Order: sequence, then C-alpha cells, then structure tokens
Amino acid sequence: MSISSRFAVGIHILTFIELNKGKVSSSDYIAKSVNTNPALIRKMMGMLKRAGLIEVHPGIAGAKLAKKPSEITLLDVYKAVNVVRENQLFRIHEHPNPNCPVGRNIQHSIEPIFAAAQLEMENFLKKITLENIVEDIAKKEEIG
Amino acid sequence: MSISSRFAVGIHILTFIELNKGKVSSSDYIAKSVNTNPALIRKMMGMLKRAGLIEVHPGIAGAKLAKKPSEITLLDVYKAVNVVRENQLFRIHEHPNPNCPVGRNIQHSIEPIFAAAQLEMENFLKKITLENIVEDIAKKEEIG
DNA sequence: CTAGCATGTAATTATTATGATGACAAGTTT
DNA sequence: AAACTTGTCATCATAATAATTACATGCTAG
Repeated sequence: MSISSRFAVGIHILTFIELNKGKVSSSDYIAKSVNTNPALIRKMMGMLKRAGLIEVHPGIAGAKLAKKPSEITLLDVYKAVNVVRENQLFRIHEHPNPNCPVGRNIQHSIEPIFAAAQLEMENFLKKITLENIVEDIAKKEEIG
Repeated sequence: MSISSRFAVGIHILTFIELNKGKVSSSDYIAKSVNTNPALIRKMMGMLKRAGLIEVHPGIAGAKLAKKPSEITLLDVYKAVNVVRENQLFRIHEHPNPNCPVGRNIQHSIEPIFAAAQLEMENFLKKITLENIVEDIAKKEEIG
C-alpha cells in the first residue's frame, strides 16, 4: 500500500543530527522532534549505524554522521531502514496456473517491468542528498 | 512494504481476457488461471470496469476489453486497482514537533521529493501497455 | 566506585491492509 | 423454472506498522 514512514523518519533523524552538530543528539531529543518513542529512534539509529551512515556507541549519549551530508543519498537512507525489499516494491501473485498460457508466463513477463519501474524511482532517490534537505530547511528557517 | 499483488493480478486478468478473445472469460476461468478465488476476481473486475478498462455485465458470463490493448497502460491498471494512494507511495510521519526547526520543516521539505520519486516510477508504467505484455507472452509461447 | 544517564534489544499491543473464502441477492439464458 | 452468471457483503487468518514497556549493558561524573 504505502512505504513505511521509517524512511521519512530516517531522513528526519539524520537531518536532526546534522542541524544540531554542536549539541548532543540523544535518542530522547530526536524522539521529541519526531514526536515518537525513544526506543523506536534507537532501533532506527541501529539500522542507520549498520548501514554506515551514523556513529553511535552504547552508553555514550548522542550520534554523529559517519559521512558528509553531501555523501549520503536518500537511497542510502531508504535502503538502511529497510522499507522495501530488494526488487520487491511490487508484489507478484504466487502460483498462477502453469497449465494456462497466461498463468505460466505472466510472472516472467511482469518481473522485469516491475524491477525497471522500481529502479526509476530508486535512481531518483539516489540523486537527492541529505545536504539538499539540510539546505532546504536552513533556507526555510531564514525566511520564516 | 510492498505494493499489493492486486496490480499484478489486474494485469493478469486483462491479459487473460485478451488472449482468450474467442472464448468466454468468466470469473471462474480467470480465477483458475490466477489461482485464487472467483469472488476476488469479480471484485477486481469491478475495479477494472469502473476504470473503463473492461466491459462486464451482471448475469452475462465473461468480460471483454473496453479499449485496445495498445491503449491500456500499466499505469491505468495500477490506478484502477487502487494499490497506491494518490501522492502517497511514501508515508510521512505525522505531527513532528513544531517547536523544532527540523520538526516544523521536514514534511514540506520531503513531500515534493517523495512526490517526484513516485512520479518517476509512474511515468515509467505509463510507457508500458497491455499490448507489450500480450506480445511478450505470445512470443514466449511460440518458443516454448 | 557507584549513581545516573545512555544505548541496544526483546516482548507486547492496537491498528490496519491483505488476500481467501462463503453466502446470497439479482440478472440472464435456455 | 433451473442453472448459470455477476455484484457485493461479511468474516477470518495473516502480516506489517508504530507505539510502548522493560531491562541488560555500557559509560561517566562526582
């Protein structure tokens, strides 16, 4: 139906860390900004950490980016938080009837199309970096 | 997570109807090809009908395409079966903290990006027609 | 060295979408 | 009238999401 808000939250977390570089970005502070539970943020920080996007350490408050914002694409975040299975944005019905010409071929006909459509979307996400988001928000704050 | 297989099933249904033009495509026959329940097929035929893609009539067995296969795009099917809400492929977390610079801006910063990414994918689907699928399967059947 | 915060992670829960299914009203054909 | 069909409703098991509680483990300041 819809791709989990983990993706949006992941972007939020990274943006928060970057825009609060001087201060300590603990799961508690981030949770307040996102307006959700600290445990959820910690779980997500774990994913971002495993993907090599941030540095966090048990017992030590706060997190920092492991790369420059310009080197973190939205695709990186998207993959880190695991919102869409590899090549599985579109689900295909299983076990169509092999005795039917349509049933025995439809999967193989559709699969490459679905994969290509997914790739179009993911390639777009690859072009946007965390820096773009951070700058956009900085600009909005100046004006506002 | 993943886009409902209704999309793939919708394509299956239309392909089945086209490749069985001479015969009667009742919900029972189609259900056997898809390997699912006839009631589900009828429900989906209702969606395809409302989208103007097929013609079905109560009491009369079978369905036929309302347009030429070359005039039915995968985007038409995708929209007909309602797998993704308009502009909502990506969900955004609600109620981020308005007292935080990130919280009060993140939604507006992310929305257009998500919309654009979704559009990339949908524009790709618009380029593929039912005719492409039908021909691909016909070709596979010749070889096989 | 210990009290007090952190992170890491497991378990639970309410909510929601999916997909399968059964039942049946209403329409059509023979 | 009998035997089909489509259209639609209600139900159900399953799976993912997002929120939450709880607690083990790690660090650090006093």
